[in-house]
Amino acid sequence: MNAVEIEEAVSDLSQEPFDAAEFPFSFLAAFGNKEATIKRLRSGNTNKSDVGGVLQRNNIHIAVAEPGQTVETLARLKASPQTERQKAKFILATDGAQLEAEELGSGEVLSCRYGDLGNNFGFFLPLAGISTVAEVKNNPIDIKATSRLNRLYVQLLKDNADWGSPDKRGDLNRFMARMIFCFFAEDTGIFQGDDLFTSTVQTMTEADGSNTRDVLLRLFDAMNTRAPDGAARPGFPSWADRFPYVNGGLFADDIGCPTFSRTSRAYLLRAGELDWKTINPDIFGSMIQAVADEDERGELGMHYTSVPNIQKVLDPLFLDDLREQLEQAGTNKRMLFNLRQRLSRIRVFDPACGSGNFLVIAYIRMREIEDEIMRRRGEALTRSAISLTQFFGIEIKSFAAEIARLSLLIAEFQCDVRFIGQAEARALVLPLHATGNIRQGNALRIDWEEVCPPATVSAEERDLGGPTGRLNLEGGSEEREIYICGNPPYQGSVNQSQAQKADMESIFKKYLKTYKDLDYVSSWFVRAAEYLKGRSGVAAFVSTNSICQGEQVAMLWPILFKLGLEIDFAHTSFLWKNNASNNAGVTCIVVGIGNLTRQKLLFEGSEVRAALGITPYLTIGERVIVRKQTSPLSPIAKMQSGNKPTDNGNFILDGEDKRSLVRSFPETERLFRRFVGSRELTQGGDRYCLWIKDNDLAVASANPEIGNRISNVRAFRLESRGKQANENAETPHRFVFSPHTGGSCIAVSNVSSERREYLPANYFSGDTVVSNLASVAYDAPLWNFSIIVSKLHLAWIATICGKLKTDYRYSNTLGWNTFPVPKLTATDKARLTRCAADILLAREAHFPATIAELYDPEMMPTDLRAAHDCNDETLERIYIGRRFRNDTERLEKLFEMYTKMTTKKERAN
DNA sequence: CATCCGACACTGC
DNA sequence: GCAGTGTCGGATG
Repeated sequence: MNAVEIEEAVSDLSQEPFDAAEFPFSFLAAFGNKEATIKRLRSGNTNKSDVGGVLQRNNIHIAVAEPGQTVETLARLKASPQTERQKAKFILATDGAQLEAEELGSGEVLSCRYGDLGNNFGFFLPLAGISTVAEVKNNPIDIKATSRLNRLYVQLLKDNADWGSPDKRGDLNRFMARMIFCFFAEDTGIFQGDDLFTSTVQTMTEADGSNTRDVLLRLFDAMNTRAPDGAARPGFPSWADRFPYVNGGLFADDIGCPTFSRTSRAYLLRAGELDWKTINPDIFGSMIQAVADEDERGELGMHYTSVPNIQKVLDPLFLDDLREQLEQAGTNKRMLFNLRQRLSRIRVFDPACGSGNFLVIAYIRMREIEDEIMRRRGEALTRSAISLTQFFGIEIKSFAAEIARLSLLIAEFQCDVRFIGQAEARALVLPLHATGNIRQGNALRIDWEEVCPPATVSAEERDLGGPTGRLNLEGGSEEREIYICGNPPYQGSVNQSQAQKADMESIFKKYLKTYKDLDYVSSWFVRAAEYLKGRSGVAAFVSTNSICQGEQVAMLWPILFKLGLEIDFAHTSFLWKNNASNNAGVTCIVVGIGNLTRQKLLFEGSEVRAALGITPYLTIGERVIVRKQTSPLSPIAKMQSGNKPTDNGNFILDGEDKRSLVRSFPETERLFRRFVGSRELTQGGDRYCLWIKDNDLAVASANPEIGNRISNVRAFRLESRGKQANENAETPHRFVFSPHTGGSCIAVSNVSSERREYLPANYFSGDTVVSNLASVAYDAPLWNFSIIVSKLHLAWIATICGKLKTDYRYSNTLGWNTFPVPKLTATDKARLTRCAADILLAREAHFPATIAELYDPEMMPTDLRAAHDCNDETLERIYIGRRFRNDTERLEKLFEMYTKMTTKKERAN
């Protein structure tokens, strides 16, 4: 269940008559417990309560109190030994009138009327595993608002089938934005009189919804008509005339109004009942945008950027700089004045703005700085110098664009209330000012300069204080500072839609022949770089970490560097997290690209490092880009991908199945080979694959079980969308890619946990087939193994190759073939061979421990560690005659060698 | 023919 | 749900 569903269930529960016996179970059901779980609790099997209540292990201890005894009952719950023993997270006591609860971990308490439980459901969200971010917990109104609007939107679509069409959808979205504005306006005093809008609809419309549309149209009309000074507007009934002139923007266009049924009218009124005063334009906006999108509904803004992540972009982009200028100004009035001038000129542009939360946060933070300026100048703010027209956005979805415009207006009003005053804010708000410049469209196709025209500061503005000088161009013209930010969509090449591929082509074709492996998000970086070309600025986006790893680096970054940009700041990989119920599974980075001569900052977790330059691998050091190559740079063994079945599982049998088959059909024994992928390589396990030579095909097909598997493979490959699978459909007994020679080999897992200090590699005899989940060097001398499992090689792989999350991913073309190795003498090779053998022997001494067990950094046996130390020492002495002090030194040496070796090669060509 | 990646995908707690 | 850790095969070169 997501938070919206929980809110609905809890609100419903608190409105029903209180049933003392049922309450604990209904409560647990509202938080998404399954029927079966509740049945078991009810039967007493899993109910661990020792005070006659209901206690769910690891969760909550609930007791129903005698009337007026809630506080005492809560105390009993707290004192109960079972509460602690069963690790309850919450205790809750209620008598149906009053409710007391405590979150035991934090000691936070809740005390409210029972009927008010719905408004406090956020307190209990950890019960459903939704706990990480305080924002939702503290602002349940955002969820409730989303939930109510959700119902209204769906019902309106039901009542007005024609409004669902693509050309009418925009009008419905605009209509919803108007409704939200009205709800907000009636709760904040923008409209005179409490609940003016909702109560007008309530009293003026029939319960069956029949005339709701007419009433709303009348109200829209009024809000779009300027009243003659102080007088009534002619032709409007008094109930409509009570509504103020709001203005063009929101109410100008004639979008009509959908028809209402009894149900949709009721939902409209229920939405109006909420107190919209405290909604957060950032959180609410991102949740609400899912309302208009069937696919996203229920996901609740899975891709919405949390405020901490937005700050990761905005702070280093320009807010920290503003704050620093504020510090420098101290109480110097002139300097403070200049800073305020600067604030009034900055432009913030989010070309993937969604519901506008980057823009909203930027606006609020800028207002906070302005407030501090006024405080230090000892002046009262009467009108902010920061205008919403300084904020620009592009958004592809019409509803989100609509919400972005509205969210900015709400943010402006809330800031006016906070920094100027309640009454003044009300006086200022109507008629509505121009809001942000939000364009609905595809950011990769429309002209950014048209959306956010780079204007220069006028002479008049300059006289008022002049720009800070930081952004002066050489020619002396003074452009406004423009900061580009956002969180554009990510999509790897395999999952890009046809439209997205076409977008990619439109951007990359002029730069590259091979660009198709780039992530979709890289388009925004190129677009931003093109926009910044010839002027000063920085653009920073949240992105998937894969554009700064592996093969994508060599495709994307040379383009950006050539356009005159460098990495201005960056945050290294962090896990995507927001308060959506099901987070997107992705590891992110933040990268700012720009052309300002300022110190570069690299943020790693909570640490910041200042540097002269940041590499596209998000490390500090010389800017070197490693390109994949098909053969080794150094005289080391050839390495390939492992054997790829593309069999839908049909070639693979576990040990037990294979043995029972061979027991029944002994002639099939020679059709099997031991099969090793990443998992078997590291964690052991007993798997076999069918390895059928052409001249064994008759024997294989004759066996019913195996024959069946072969025909399954054929069917699967025919069905597949993949070319290689199709092409190999008529040889369904063979792997689609099979470098297996029958000789021995060294294999490295293609993925490995970043916890390990050494790559999981092993030596296999010819009767083992290594899968495409590992890279293999066939018939390779053992000293190659010594290199593969060295610290030196891991440092290289960790920097150069791609990652899965933040785990190592091994690649022969990127990591092995590019690895610089000095010329090895026969003695060197003999020594390394000896080291490799010692490592294998040390492992054997711990048979049958797996590599995963042996290489757990906490459990690694001392003899194995000693063998690796010896190996590292021997190898590193060959490089520099001593051991390296750390990985920084290792990488420095490797990059230096790489640069030398690749430029020499180029010269030779 | 050969490979790199996944707004990932499981598994186990 | 979350932490830990690597499947599988498509799309692309």
